[in-house]
Amino acid sequence: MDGPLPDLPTSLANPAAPPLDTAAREAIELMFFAYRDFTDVADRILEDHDLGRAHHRALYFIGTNGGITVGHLLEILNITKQSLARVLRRLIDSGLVTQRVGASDRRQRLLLVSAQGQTLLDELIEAQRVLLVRAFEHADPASLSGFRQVMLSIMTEEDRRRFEPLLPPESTKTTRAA
Amino acid sequence: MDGPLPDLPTSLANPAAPPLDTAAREAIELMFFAYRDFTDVADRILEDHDLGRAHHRALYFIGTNGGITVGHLLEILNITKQSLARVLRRLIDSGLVTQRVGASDRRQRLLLVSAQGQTLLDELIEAQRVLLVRAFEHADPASLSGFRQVMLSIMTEEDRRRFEPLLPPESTKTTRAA
DNA sequence: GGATTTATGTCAACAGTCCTGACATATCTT
DNA sequence: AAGATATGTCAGGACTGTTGACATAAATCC
Repeated sequence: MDGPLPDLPTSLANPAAPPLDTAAREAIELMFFAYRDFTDVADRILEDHDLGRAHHRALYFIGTNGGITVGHLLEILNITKQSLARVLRRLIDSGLVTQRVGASDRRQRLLLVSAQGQTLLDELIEAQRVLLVRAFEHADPASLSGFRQVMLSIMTEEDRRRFEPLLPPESTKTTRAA
Repeated sequence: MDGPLPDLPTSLANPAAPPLDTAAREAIELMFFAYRDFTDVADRILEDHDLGRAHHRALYFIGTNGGITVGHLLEILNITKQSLARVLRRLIDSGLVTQRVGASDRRQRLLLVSAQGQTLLDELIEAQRVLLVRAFEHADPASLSGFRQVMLSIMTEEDRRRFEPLLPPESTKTTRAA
């Protein structure tokens, strides 16, 4: 449209930086500051309950996947079961999360948030939701779709699939988490 | 244009969720997974050098702000000097970062990355740059600007200002970091 | 039905990162 | 000379993640 574009560099550091490259370098910092300020609004609430980010993440995914198994939660969080155990113990002992034996498989311990846990989770989600809605309002309406597309593209294929329940289940190797 | 839109909820939980609200809830997860996979590509490189994310962040901002003072770096990272000291000690002891006494103010210890540090930093930036360039290529060209706008809007005003060197210096209270 | 695998839990130890509080030193400012 | 500022350091505590080693109960395989 407006002159020959240089081939996009795929890997080597190229002194002649094309637009995408410059944008990518800026995006490194966008990711850092935006994520920090995004997590900050939740961290302030968590402080009042003496909980950390790990508790937030576990509570969040239990709340949005009621009856999730420990194994599936481990897959989502991608941490060791020992790490999760510590976090889960606190959530259960403080009455925010409860466990129920699996119906079809009695080895499973299905996780559920209690009414108390749901109240805290609602508060956490609300804080981040407000921040994001404001961000979407401040940007062009079309920005939202651009933001979504880029964020999805940054993820691994595996994580991206979590957002596209319509795609056929993977045919190559992994068995999709139920 | 196509019917009366409900007033946008500004804060209270509203059972009738408008599009922006739904998008915001999805965005909470987009932030989690995209940031995790984004940091992952750097983490893998850092492992080879037995360094952590904190070292990465310090090295990054020293590299992109050559001669930065310890105080200014603390402002950017928003951690305590004791936390930074531990990280900086490792970077200096391993020869990745050097210090120089300030010219105008001899109390200052200006920070600089060594040739060796620059090599590692280049490697780290390159890994994330490639990931981001690919993400931008996979999305519509217009997505890039949408992504940028939303990320900037998510940040606090203070952090956003770091990306807009053209704005007049704040007139209210804080003195901008040199 | 007995052997094996799977889902979950737990003990112990170590590392990284962040925090608070208390001081110490050198240097700049008033 | 006195006070403020930039930096460094010691000590101790909290959270979160890792490895490695076991233990139990329930499902599955042959």
